[in-house]
Amino acid sequence: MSNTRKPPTMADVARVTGVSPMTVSRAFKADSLISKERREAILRAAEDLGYVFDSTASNLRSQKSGFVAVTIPSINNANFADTVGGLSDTLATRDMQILLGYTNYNTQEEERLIEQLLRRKPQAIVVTGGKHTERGRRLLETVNIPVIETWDIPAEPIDHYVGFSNANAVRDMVDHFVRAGYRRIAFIGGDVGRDTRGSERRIGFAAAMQVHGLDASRLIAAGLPPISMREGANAMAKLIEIYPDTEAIVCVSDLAAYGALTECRRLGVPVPERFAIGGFGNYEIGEVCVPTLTTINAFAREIGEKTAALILDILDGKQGIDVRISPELIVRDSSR
Amino acid sequence: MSNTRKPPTMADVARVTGVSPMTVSRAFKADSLISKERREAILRAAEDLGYVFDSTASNLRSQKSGFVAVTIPSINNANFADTVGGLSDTLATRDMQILLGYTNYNTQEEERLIEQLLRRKPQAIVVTGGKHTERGRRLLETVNIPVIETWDIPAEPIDHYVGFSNANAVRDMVDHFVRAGYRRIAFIGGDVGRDTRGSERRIGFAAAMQVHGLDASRLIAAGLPPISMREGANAMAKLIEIYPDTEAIVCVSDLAAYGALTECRRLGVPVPERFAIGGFGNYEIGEVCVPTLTTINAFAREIGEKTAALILDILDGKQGIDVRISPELIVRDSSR
DNA sequence: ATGAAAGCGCTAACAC
DNA sequence: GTGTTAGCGCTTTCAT
Repeated sequence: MSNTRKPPTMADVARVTGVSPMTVSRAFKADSLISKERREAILRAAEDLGYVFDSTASNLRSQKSGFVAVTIPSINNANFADTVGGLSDTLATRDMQILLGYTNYNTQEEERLIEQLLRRKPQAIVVTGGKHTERGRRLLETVNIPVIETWDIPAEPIDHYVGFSNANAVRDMVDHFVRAGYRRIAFIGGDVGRDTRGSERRIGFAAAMQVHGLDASRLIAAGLPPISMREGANAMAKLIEIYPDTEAIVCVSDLAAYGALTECRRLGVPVPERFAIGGFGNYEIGEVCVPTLTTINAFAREIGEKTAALILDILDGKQGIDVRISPELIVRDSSR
Repeated sequence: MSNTRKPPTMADVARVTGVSPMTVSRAFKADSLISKERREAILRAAEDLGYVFDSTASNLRSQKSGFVAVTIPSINNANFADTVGGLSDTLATRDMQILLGYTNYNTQEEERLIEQLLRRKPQAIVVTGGKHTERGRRLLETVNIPVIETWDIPAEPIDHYVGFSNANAVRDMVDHFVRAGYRRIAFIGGDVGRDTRGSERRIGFAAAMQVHGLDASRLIAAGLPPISMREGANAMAKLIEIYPDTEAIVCVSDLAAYGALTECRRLGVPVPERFAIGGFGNYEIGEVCVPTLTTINAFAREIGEKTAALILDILDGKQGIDVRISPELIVRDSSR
């Protein structure tokens, strides 16, 4: 480990192999013109010497970092993890790496992060959602790399976006509930103002209820986003106390919905007979729990894949076309 | 976005401010000797110009990347996410960033990843588990930065480790089951050979059963790791068919355990009355589901925090002391 | 507290 | 297919 000798450079490999450093450089680049035998000899010598290619120097010289910067609200969320997975796997096909940062659902933190990430000279930057601090937005507007906002369709996109309307997605669920005969419908979500996607879902709920001429005032604030299962359970308890005549509940995520479900189970309240419940995000829990959860699939992984494809197109000089995802309502046992 | 003008450098900021580039460099470094007014003027001019500090150049010259490389089996796992969160937050106190890679529970992929990550010249590298390909191990042995293996206590550590014995942790759960009066105990885990932590848990199960003079052959292979909730449910169905007289089940993770629980619920089989169930990892689901899940807390976040602290100590020239985590058995309703 | 010179390790651009 | 030269944007080092 604590070998203190200076690590070998391309010049060392060149010396050992009897070629110029430039030829060593070519040996390490996939599609460069160099004879097969020479490349093999060089790579063998490099391995023997314990040479490790230095991306830092390469990046500085070529002005290409191979990084795509990505900010997500939380690392501990299966939806965002899927998006990052899709991004990561797709970008890997072109040897690009993700530089990840967590905003903790906080635009101040996002601003700090954007600044930090841009210093690494990423070739594109992906942010979650369309809400930023003023300075954060300015940083993104000024930087001359592709900027992609995801998980949302911003009113005024900075550059590109790959997302969907959170409000419309929730409207689909409200419509489903109304079609199924429910009228007194409540919404369990986070405190207003922090999680923009959550806020939009609440707004979508209210708008859809109004269209149906229904009362949209049954709102339970479950705490600061992200809402945990536990907070979903607590919110359900509160709801039963405040609005006992509720028939159906739209939750800001499957995690909150599952929490609500467990609270019903504990109280011996049958779902969907007494309360129908719907979630958001198509988490694994929703298709395994009893009863299975009605939810909305936002195609988290596809968001990542399509964002990566968009980035690669732009870097290839093609025109980048923004993507509108169409979330899909999945009706399961918790609402029928 | 596609502003094509060349981005400003320190030299540009220097010119505008009427100082040398070196002074601009000092202005961007926190604890350097420079007059307050000058620094402020420089930073203001930089912001006006839209200057973004170039870490790449800085890293090349100073031979410090500010990166810590981290490989985890999967991004979509709350335990590893917690570890990364602990690492990330602790390293952020010293302005270091994580460079993350996913091995997909595959040592070949880990080898590829290690090579890729080392090219970025991280100042330390953290890997999950103590099993690597021969070349992967050699790469880690040869590199002259701190190497930390986590989530395990390797038989022959490469350098440092922050982990625990997976086998001993499962032994504690078996002991608990035996104390509670269960004798016919089964194990639900992944197919052998891929997930080393999972394999060690199975080994720990077998060893503990033998100590108690009990039959350790009730083993259900639930599929390739990581075992999903769905696979846990399927494994439970298989178990009921093959070993109907089983009294208690140790599962390789809480996710598998929760799946088993839902299968019991669907079949109308009461837990813990008919089957006691235990999981691993102290996932959120385990404290919210009904009945709550007996599990083992491996202190995922602490693993990350202590790994980061160890790295910072070593980089500070202090002696790095390996950490043995003591997992904690949490007895809940699923086994009493 | 500030500046000048040199160079980190690689590759773009050009020559042959 | 290979080599030479120069320089990417910083910071180390030394001088003042």
